[in-house]
Amino acid sequence: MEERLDKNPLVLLELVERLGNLMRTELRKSGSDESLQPVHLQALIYISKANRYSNTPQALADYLGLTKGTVSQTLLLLDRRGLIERFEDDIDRRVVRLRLSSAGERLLAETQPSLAWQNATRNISPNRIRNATSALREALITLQEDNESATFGACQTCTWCQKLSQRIYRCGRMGDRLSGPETRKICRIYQAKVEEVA
Amino acid sequence: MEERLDKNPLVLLELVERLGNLMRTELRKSGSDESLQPVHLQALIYISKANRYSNTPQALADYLGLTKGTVSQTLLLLDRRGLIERFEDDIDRRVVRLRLSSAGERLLAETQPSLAWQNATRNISPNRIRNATSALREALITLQEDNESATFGACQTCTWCQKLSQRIYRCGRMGDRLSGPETRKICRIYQAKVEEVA
DNA sequence: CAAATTCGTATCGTGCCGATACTAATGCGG
DNA sequence: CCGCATTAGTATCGGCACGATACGAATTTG
Repeated sequence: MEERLDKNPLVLLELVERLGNLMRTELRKSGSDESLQPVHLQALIYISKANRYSNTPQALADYLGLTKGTVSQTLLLLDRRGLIERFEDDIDRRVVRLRLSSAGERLLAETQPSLAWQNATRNISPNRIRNATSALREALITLQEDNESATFGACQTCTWCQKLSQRIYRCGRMGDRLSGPETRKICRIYQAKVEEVA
Repeated sequence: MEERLDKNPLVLLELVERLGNLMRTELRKSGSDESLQPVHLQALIYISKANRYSNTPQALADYLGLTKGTVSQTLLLLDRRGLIERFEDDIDRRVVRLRLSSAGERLLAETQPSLAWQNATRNISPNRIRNATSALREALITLQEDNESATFGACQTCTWCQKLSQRIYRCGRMGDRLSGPETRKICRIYQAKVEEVA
């Protein structure tokens, strides 16, 4: 007796891959004016969204799935172009902290490929978007776990996140107090909450 | 008064991008044994799924968002490795047709990254997957249109597709009769049906 | 049958990327 | 307080993806 395989997940995978290709193409176009490769823009985007635990070369390497040596070269180029700043960590002096320079922020604001996406999703109801989001999030989390790769995510759905007051949060893992905006950034020590699904 | 932007689409975008990165990382790992780059595996996967109108270098270039020159080199490498076969079209002798060699099929079967995906989506109900699929498809279609890029898709949701009988279909654009399995392949002249959404 | 168009290839330069080897800082066990 | 292992990052080199450009060949147009 043959095991019947559900084909629907594969259709979804195909869509994700195709969208990934398109976004990459989009990045290539956006960057060609400044002769930046997709990976450069991805790095800039990541740096703009990484929280205090995640704005390092190693975290970026994990995020992109590249080696730290490769990422080091990418960052060198971005630094030479004046798009990012690199500075030592005060406590652990091996660590390099990354942030966008004002030129980098300007560049990112001009070339944001998310505009095309905003436009492409304009006719999809918020409800369908939420559903798709939760399904993809689940796939992502499982994929990261199976992969033993670092898990990235924002505090909203992280186990460690505690709400102290209206505006103040706290990361139970690192012990720091976090502001509201900070809880919406990407974190490398993200741990997904087990969520109840209807 | 400030225009309030819905942030949910951006969250979805972030997920798609992250999943794209992960799949790319997965491809990089899969290919490293054979010292194949992600783009090589992507090409093989595409060729394995392209229908009779779409198994050409130009179509692959459109799909990947690369120039035909670049893709030509990629195909040269794959040919030298014995993973694909290239042969002239009978009618238009400028056109090159592509297909996997048996070695290519074997390689693809061994390194299929879709297994990880199958696994990652095992706990998501078919219904949620269908919903996510339809939402992403809509985003993809709009994105492709806005982009003026070629549109890729399978016959199931294509305007041109006609069902002649239980097992025989027909492409109204090209006029050919298509078998059931053929209607599940990727086509470059795909035209999305306008679908009724609840 | 020219001229324009389309599909594909050839070639060259830039620089991504991994592999390897290295330095420097931290942590660990005596 | 001193080796030893570990971790964060950099330097260097080779292979080759990728775009730009130029080209050849087949098709189409008139």
